[in-house]
Amino acid sequence: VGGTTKRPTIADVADAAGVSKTTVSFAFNRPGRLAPATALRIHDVADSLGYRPHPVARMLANRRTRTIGILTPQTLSVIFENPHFAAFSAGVATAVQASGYGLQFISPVHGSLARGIGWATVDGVIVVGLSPRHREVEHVRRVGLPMVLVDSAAVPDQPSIQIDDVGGAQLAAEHLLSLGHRSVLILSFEPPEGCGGEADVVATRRLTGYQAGFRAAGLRLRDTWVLAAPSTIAGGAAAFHRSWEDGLRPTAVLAMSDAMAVGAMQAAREHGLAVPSDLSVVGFDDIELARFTDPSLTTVHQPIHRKGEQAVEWLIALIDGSRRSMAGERLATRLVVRSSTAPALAAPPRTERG
Amino acid sequence: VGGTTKRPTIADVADAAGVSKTTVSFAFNRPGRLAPATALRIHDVADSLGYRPHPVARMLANRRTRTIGILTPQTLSVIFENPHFAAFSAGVATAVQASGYGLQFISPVHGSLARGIGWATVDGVIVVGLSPRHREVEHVRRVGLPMVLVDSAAVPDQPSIQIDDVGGAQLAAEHLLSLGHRSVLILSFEPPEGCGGEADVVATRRLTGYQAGFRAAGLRLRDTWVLAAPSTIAGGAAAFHRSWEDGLRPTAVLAMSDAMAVGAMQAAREHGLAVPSDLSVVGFDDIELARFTDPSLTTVHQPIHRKGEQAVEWLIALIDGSRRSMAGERLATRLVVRSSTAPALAAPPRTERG
DNA sequence: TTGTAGGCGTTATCAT
DNA sequence: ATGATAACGCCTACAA
Repeated sequence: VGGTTKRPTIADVADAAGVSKTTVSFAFNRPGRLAPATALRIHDVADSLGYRPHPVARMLANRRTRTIGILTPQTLSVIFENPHFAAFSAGVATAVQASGYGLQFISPVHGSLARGIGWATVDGVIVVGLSPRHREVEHVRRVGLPMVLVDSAAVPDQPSIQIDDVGGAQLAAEHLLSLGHRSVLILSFEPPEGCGGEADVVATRRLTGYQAGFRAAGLRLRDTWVLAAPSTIAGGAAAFHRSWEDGLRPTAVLAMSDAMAVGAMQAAREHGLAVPSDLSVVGFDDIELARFTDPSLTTVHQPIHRKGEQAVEWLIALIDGSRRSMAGERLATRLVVRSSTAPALAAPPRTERG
Repeated sequence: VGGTTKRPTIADVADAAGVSKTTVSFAFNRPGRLAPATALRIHDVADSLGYRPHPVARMLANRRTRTIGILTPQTLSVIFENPHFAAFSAGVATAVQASGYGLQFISPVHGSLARGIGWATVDGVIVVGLSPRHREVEHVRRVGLPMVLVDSAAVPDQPSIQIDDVGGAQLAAEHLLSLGHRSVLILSFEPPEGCGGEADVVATRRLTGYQAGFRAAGLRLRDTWVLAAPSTIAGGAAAFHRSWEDGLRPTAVLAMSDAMAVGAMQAAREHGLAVPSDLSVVGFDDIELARFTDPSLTTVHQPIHRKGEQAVEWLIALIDGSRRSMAGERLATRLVVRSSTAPALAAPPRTERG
C-alpha cells in the first residue's frame, strides 16, 4: 500500500531485469524479436513492479494517438440526451472500436471550441452540425487536422457525409398534403447556441424540402406556422402548446426531429386531440423510439448509425493517407408511414385566430 | 495548400520571432510575465505559422492529461442507445465540462478492458457497473489510477457512488401488491457480456428489493416469473412476448429499467391488453421518456444526472489530492406514481398455463 | 524580462 | 538477440 510512490518507468523495469530499455520496449511491442525466456522474465518483473507503458509518452514517440474526436458546438450534456445524436455516436463508436481506436468528445472549453481542440489528443475529428465556413472549422483546417464533416454543407475538397435532407422533408410534406392537410404546423430546430448567428444548415435544408413539397401542391409555407424549438421532447411539447395559445389550429405537424414530434403528440393529447384522427404528426430521423410510441410515429428515415460508421471510415482513411473513394453520394432518406398520420377531416379548421 | 509539411514546433516559432522557446511558452501559458508587445508579436508569428502547442507533449511535460475516462464493460454502441446510460453520461459531461476537463470513453479493445486502459490518456476513471472484485477493477487499482465506482457494490477505502436500489425496488413491489396484484412478471437485466459470470450487482440489489416487498406482504417470488432481457425497449418487448407464449398471464410487470417497461407496454398492447386496466407496469430509473409515454410510466426515480456529477466531483477531488468528504450516504430513490398502474381486477387470473 | 539546460517516458535507428 | 543514443515537443527551475 505504497500510497503516492513514483510510477515505475521503463528504465526501472530495465534495471530490475538487468536489460536495456530497448529490450523492455521490445518485450511489450515486438515480443517476436526477443528470446522467449527474456520476454517472459521482463513481463514478470514489470508485473511485480506494477509497470505499464505510459500512454502519453507512447503517443509522443509514435506521433499518433490512435484516438479520434467528435466535435460539436453543443454542450456535451444536451448531446447525450438527444436521441439522434446518441444513435449517431453509437454508429461512430461501433466503427471506432472495430478499428482499435479510442473516442473522445470535444466540446467548448469556456465557450471556445478552439480551446477544446487545443487540448484534445486526437489524430482527426468528426465535426457535427457546423457550417464549413464556421470559425472553428476553418481553425481545424488551418491546423491541418484530418476532418470529416457531418450534417453540414458540401464543399469541394472537403470530405463530408451528406444525407438527403431536402428529399426526405419533401416526402414528408407531400404525404401530409396528399392526405388533405392544409393547416400544417412546422416545428424547426432552434439554431444551435454559440453558432454566431450562422443558420443551422440541416434545418435550412429540411425547410427547403418542406417548401418544395408545398410548392408542388401549389401552396406555400406561411411564416407564422413555422416555430423554432430545442430538438427535444420537451421542446416539441412546449412549441405545440405555444402555437395553440397563439390560436393556431393545425390539423397536422411536420417536425424536424422525432423528439419534437413525440413532444407535439404529447402536448396535443393534453389539449384533447387524438392522434391521428384529430391531428397528424410526422417526425424526422426514425429513432428507435419512433416504432414504440402510441401511435407509432410516421417519420422520415435516415441511416443514422451508418452515417456515424461512414464518418469514421473516411476519417481513418484520411489519417492513414489511404485516399479511398470518398465520393460523396448522399445517403438516402425515405418516408416510413406508421400510425400517426391519417386523412384530414372533411372541413379542416382554417382559422388562424381563436 | 501546403499538403504534408511538417507541423511547426515551439522552436520554429521561437526562431521566427527571434526569441527563445521559453519566451514562446510563456506567451501561451503565462502571458502576464511577458512584455505585452513581445507576447503580441509571438502570437502573431505563431498564427501565421499555424502553430499550436502539441497537446501530447504538453501532457507529458505537465504529467497530467486533464481528461477523465468512463470505463464500462459494454460495447460503446450499446451504451449510447441505453437511455439510462446516456443520461448518466450527460451528468458526467456537465461536471467534466464545468471543471475544464476532457472526457474519454474507454471500452474493451479486442475484448480486453485492460488493453483499453493501457492506451487511455486519463488522470482517472469512473467505472460503471463493475463489481469491485472484477479483474479490470483490480487492475486499475494496482496501476494506481484514481477511480470512482458507480452502480457497483460498496467496499471500504474505495470511493463509490451508492444509490438505494433495494429500497426503490421494494417500494415498486409494495405499490403493485397494495393494488391487489398477485401475478407479477419481473423483467431483469441480462448480466452484461464479458463479465465472466459475475452477477450484475445492480440487478441483484433490485431483485432483493422486490423480494423484500413480496415478503413484507407474506408472499414470495416465483423463479418462473423472473425473466432476464437486454435493458432496451426491444428487449423488454421480446421478454413480455416470451412470457405470454409460455402461458404466463401476469396482471402486472415489474421492470428493472424504464426501457424494458416501455417495451413491455408495447408488447402488451399487441396482445390486446390495455395499460393500466388489464396490465399494470412499473419501471425503474425515471428517464425523461417516462413522463411522455402513453400512459405515462409509474417508475422508481433515481437521480441519474446527479449520480454522474457526483462521480466526477469525487474523482477530481481524488486526482487533486483534496480528500474531501466522500462519505457515502447513498442517493435516495423514490416511487413516482403516474398512469401505468391501477388496481388489479377483482379476480386476477392465476393460471400459469393457458 | 528573457535565455539556458535538463527532464517528462517512450520508441526508433543503427550498431554490436 | 540486445544495447547505446537520439529524437518526440513541451515545460520549468534557475540563471542572467
